[in-house]
Amino acid sequence: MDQSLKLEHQICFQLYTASKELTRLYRPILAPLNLTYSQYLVMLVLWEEDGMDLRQLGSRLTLDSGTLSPLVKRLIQIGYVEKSRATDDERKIVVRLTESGSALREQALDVPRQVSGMLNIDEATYIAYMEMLTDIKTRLHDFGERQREQ
Amino acid sequence: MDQSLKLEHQICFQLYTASKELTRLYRPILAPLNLTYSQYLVMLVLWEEDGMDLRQLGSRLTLDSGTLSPLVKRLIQIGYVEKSRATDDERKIVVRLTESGSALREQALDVPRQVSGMLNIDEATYIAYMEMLTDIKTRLHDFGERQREQ
DNA sequence: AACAATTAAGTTGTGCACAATTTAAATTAT
DNA sequence: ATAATTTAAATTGTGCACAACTTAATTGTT
Repeated sequence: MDQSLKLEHQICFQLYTASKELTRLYRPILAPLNLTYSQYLVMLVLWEEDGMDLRQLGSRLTLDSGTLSPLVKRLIQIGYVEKSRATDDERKIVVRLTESGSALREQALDVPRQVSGMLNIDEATYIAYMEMLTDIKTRLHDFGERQREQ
Repeated sequence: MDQSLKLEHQICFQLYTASKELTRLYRPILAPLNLTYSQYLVMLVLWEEDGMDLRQLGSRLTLDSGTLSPLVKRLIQIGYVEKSRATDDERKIVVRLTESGSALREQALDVPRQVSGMLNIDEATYIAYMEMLTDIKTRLHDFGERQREQ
């Protein structure tokens, strides 16, 4: 019998479950910060570079306005960010950290260490895995390029 | 400045985007089969072993009844599966392929080949990546075990 | 046998994720 | 300059994903 459709042989399934289970690990760690996982990703971007517009945020996280608009609205309600129109281009919405959102970074500093501890992974393996994941994404993007060329 | 919160350094983010982008790749491939990605996963399980109950399906895919109940309902509407009560345990709902659902397997046989082609990945690399993902999941499960012991 | 605890599905509510559409602002072309 | 096109964000609708809860069947205990 053909084995190609076996669930466990699908790289997509392994990626999908690994991602889901790792995200599950984050939930209790992020709960004290009052953040969901996706909201945490947005905060990571803003802590790196405050005052991004939605489109920039989206291209960084591969999320469109349909996901980001309501997500940012929730971050505003919590009080971590605020919105304003860009002065040079009235279409753009600039998202900025509030004082509370900036301050949260201190608390978040411990998150990566906690996750590493839970994964119990050494530096070399971690780097190797990161490279593999980057490679998968590169292959996906390369395919996208090839498609676009035709 | 501390780099630990840099988005690209987070393995969770790389997993999350890799998974999302690979799923995106499946969408146009699965569209002719009239399946979403999650529905495809359920079909993969049923093609392997028909007549599973919801709990078994869920433990195989790491999904709970809150996700599976409505998902299976949609598969019934499409006409690929049907539900019935287990005779030995009236709590259990057994999900079985219809003729149309069984027949769909023939069409699906080409899906993995198409995806591999798009990823443009050789056998050895593919296996190495699968092992990495399995290892990540093992580490996550190991942590779960350690937690439960306390 | 009768009651308590557990288990299987289903339901409700929240929050992504994304396609498709809408609205308004900015660019470009004529 | 004005019309056509493009772009940014928001909105609408569908389908996961999961926590919390409900209902009904089964199992365990006394």
